[in-house]
Amino acid sequence: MSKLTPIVPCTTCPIRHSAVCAECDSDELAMLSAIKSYRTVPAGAPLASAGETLEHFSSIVTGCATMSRTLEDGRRQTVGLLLPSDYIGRPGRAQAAFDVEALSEVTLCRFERRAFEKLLRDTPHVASRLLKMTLDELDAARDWAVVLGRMTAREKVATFLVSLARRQMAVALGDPIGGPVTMHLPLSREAMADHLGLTIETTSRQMTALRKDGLIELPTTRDIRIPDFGALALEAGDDGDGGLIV
Amino acid sequence: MSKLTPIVPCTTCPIRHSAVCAECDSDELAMLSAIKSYRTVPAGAPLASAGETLEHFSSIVTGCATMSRTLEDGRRQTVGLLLPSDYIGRPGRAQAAFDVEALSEVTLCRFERRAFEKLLRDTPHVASRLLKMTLDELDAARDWAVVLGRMTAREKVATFLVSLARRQMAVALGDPIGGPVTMHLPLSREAMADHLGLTIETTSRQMTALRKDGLIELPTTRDIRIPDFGALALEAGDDGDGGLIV
DNA sequence: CGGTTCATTGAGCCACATCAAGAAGTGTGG
DNA sequence: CCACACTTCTTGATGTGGCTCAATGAACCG
Repeated sequence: MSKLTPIVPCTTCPIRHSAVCAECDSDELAMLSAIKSYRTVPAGAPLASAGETLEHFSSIVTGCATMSRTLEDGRRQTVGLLLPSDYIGRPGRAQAAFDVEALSEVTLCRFERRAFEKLLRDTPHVASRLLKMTLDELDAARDWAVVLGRMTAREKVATFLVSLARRQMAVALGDPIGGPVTMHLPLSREAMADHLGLTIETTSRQMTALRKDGLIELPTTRDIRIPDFGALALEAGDDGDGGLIV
Repeated sequence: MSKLTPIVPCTTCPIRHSAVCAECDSDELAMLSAIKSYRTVPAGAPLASAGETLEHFSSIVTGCATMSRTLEDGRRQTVGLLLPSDYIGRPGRAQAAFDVEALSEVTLCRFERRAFEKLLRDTPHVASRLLKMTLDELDAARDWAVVLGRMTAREKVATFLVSLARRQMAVALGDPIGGPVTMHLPLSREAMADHLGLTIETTSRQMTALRKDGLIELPTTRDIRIPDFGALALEAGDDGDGGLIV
């Protein structure tokens, strides 16, 4: 289900400057390296299950995962989309609060929970970085509540595409304002629907509607081109004055 | 709009064991006391405005507030209900991400932002407590996403009442399982609707429906009695196996 | 080339929103 | 203490956005 991956030096790690280790100096990186291990799992693999123990704190190095909860009757809501540098697990608690599932092949940089908790106490740069990331995640989760609670299906889909494009561009180094953007959709229509609090049919219909309105192009169902990023952002109700952050 | 409140010693503070100071020893409390100040604001007063500067980090000592965002066209979504020991503001950023408004008279224990950031660096017990509280808030925000995205109006209202009762009981010391509960509703129907992603009419109708079904009693519109807490929890889709946390 | 999975599209319905009117509670001034 | 205004809550009537059910289409794969 998962395979061990050779350990690479932190200096060449793609998330060196955005993960929990971002603020670390070389001495601290050495401490991290001493206890880290990598793990790679295929698309579809579970990375955590709500209520079950989770003995590692992991950062996503490459790939994409969802965090979700499923109610007893099968209704599912995704509560977070995890991209490189996002973390899974929490210090001080061995029990996972949500299901986490790999959407693509995912490579994790992992620390055994106890060892990571010790690290938090010993290396202030890790603790402060984790606090900052958690505060950012909290803001993002609250922003998403506005989407789920108050937006129409069309706004939800447009907001999702815009925020996904922003995050992908943050990793790469594109110009975030205006012009055309091309990207791969890491989520199926069903995963998008679960994230947006919609059904798969409504999600599909809104994608079609946005396409017919010329706001997006769909060379394949999993690839999207946004000819005018600003126009789509407007559709998302994002007037650029700092409404949403996600 | 706000009035200065006499400073009381931390040892008699009602949130001494649940706020950011919870883990502090007496020496650390002395450091906090040296820079804290109190402020009391009347119901309805704004405690923060999205996009504007917020030069204090504050804990709610008594009272109740909402954190919300309003879209340009007037749609509003509450993203957090703040009760005693919850905090307002964030270290490392002077700009508020959301509006915060007092629902009742609120007394705050405040720290000037820069001084609090220094405190975070110098007193590990404050930093670790803040991290733990933020992780808890993040879990709660994600739990709430499930409510907003996937629950029916009836389930939303029941879930809200159950979680409010749980939080109030946590402050007091009631038995959380089973039996009857009586509490004051700190929110108007409109504030409830904004929190639940519903209209005020639907919220009112669901309250009436729960009353007619014998699940709640409403001696006044702002006071509620839950004759059988377990029955209402069931209505909320909470089977007690650790679904929701909020 | 059939089987399987995923996405799209259509038809009809229903939960919740919207629009509108009362009712109940709250405060103010005479 | 009452009269009046005002706000909040409740209830009713109607509309509609998104859900449900159902079928078809497209991509992938052995």
